[in-house]
Amino acid sequence: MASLEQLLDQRLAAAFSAVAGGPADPVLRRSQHADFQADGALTLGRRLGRPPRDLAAEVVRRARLEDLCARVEVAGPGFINLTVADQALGRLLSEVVEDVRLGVPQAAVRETVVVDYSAPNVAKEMHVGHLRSTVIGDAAVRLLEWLGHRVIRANHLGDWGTPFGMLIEHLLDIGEAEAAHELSVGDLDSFYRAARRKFDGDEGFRERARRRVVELQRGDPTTRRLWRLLVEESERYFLAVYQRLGVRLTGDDFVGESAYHDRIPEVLEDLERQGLLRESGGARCVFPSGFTNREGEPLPLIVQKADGGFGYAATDLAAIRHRTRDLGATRLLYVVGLPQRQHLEMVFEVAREAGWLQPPARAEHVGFGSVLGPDGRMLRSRAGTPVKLIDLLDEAVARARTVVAEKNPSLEEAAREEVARAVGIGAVKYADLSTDRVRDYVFDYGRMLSFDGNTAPYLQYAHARIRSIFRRGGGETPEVSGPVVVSEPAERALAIELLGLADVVDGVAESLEFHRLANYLYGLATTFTTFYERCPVLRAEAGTRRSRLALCDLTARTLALGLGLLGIPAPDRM
RNA sequence: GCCCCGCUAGCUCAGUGGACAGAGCAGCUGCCUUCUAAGCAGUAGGUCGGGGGUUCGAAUCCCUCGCGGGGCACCA
Repeated sequence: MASLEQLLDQRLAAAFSAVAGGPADPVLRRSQHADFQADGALTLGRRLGRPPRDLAAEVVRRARLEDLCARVEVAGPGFINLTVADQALGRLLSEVVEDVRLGVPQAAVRETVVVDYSAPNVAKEMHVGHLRSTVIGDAAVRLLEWLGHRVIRANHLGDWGTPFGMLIEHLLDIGEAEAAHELSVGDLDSFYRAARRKFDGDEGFRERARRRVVELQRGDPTTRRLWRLLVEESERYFLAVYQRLGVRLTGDDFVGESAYHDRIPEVLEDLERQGLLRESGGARCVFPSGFTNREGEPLPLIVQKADGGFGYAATDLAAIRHRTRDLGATRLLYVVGLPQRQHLEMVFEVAREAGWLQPPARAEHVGFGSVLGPDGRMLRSRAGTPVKLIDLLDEAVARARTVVAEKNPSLEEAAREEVARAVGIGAVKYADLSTDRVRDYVFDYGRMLSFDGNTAPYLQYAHARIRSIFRRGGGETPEVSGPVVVSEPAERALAIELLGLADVVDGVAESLEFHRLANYLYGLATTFTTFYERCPVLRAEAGTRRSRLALCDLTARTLALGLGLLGIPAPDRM
């Protein structure tokens, strides 16, 4: 099913091409002066050396838009203003209302997509940095899955490397039972800090830790067992956080750095065979083209360190190779903070040079900025330590609970708790997803939990309010099927907004700019309230009532779907 | 020194070459015997960081400067 905008674009493109004597973009977009406007004649004017107004007029004469538009006019220097016919809006909406996918088609090309996200470190607390990666990655997973792609969730757990020597030795010092307890109840930071403190201050401990790392990499059974204990207890804790957060990640999605360890030799062999490896300062490196260091010299990606160990570059390369060759992925998403931009670009470049990342396969850094406190600096607790993610979520839910109890005292206990969770967690996620992800954003409970403005509670309430229309009258289920008829300006505005979902979803699947979906939902909600303010629904005469109920129903379903794609629940009651 | 990101209303943010730059909050003015007030309508508020340039047209593209943040070989 083609969207309204696609239909207009196709028809106009045909006319533009005929006039231009070759392909020409109509440059169609929404307009303040009509429903849509096409600006293609202005750029075409220069190309053809003809007055844009004449071109626009000719396009209008040739374009076959009778079934879609009530008015097509040339304005100003050559804008083509399009007013969509009420009948066309009604016809398209009637189809969308009947469609479980709300007019959004499945992806034409079904890809295998690996989404690399969340990636906490074993025996370390999850903080706000993980919040962004987890929330954005979860939205990517939900959206791409819904479009029909095969999505592989990859939680690149930090479960390997030199810190594990000190962590295991510390575990032995305090005893397995105590360690398991600390880790499983989420006291990860104090565990890690205690280990770190001993490592920094005790030469004997430091030596034990070093030896332990060697044992771990050698595969010593006892060491491996202790390591598994650390990993499993940490995973248990992370899963509890994910459950609280309401994301799709499961225990099966942990693919830690250790999982790629055995594949690193192949990576080295492959690079060696292709002549990409060079020894530099004792380390084995690849020098991807286009990267220089402070002195303007080629910048290496260190695959094997001078001491023989492997760093994250080796792991990342092994992961790419595995994902494209073994998993058959054609799209690799890395939901990782912006500071790692250069590292990832280098890894991608090496993978391309090594032939592991060839079109149509490509890798994308889905980067994001920092979470800031009210002071405009990186969010920290009063003590100056990073804020624990779980504390952040608990606080949001607690505040939501207060607000919900205040606004709707009639809600029974269990329902209130459920709503508080949906609102609190939803607010945190929406605050993260509703601004351009490359920018930093200020974490502010008051603003994100406000029922005014572009927030989750506003959208959730808009949804619940519509649902309440259908509940009114003692469980009566109003008839929503039948033809949709639009005529009032507010009805038309809502109709056009509703028909825009497919194009927005399409764009976001490509750009992974979820704030565009968020802004769309907010615009839809405000357009709806205007409609509901001006157009009686339940009081309207039977035919109009049925049609308007269909608009209400479709709006609610669109809000619920859109929020759902962002990982945010939309309760029926609030 | 090189590279990346950001700078838009008092605050928080939209706006990926087109018509007078848009929301929300805060401010001001209205609107609850009529499905919705956790709402709606209106009003006020801008050197789009500065300066050049490209273009019929620039918040948007290019150059340059400023401010803030980040990265730049064995941590991830």
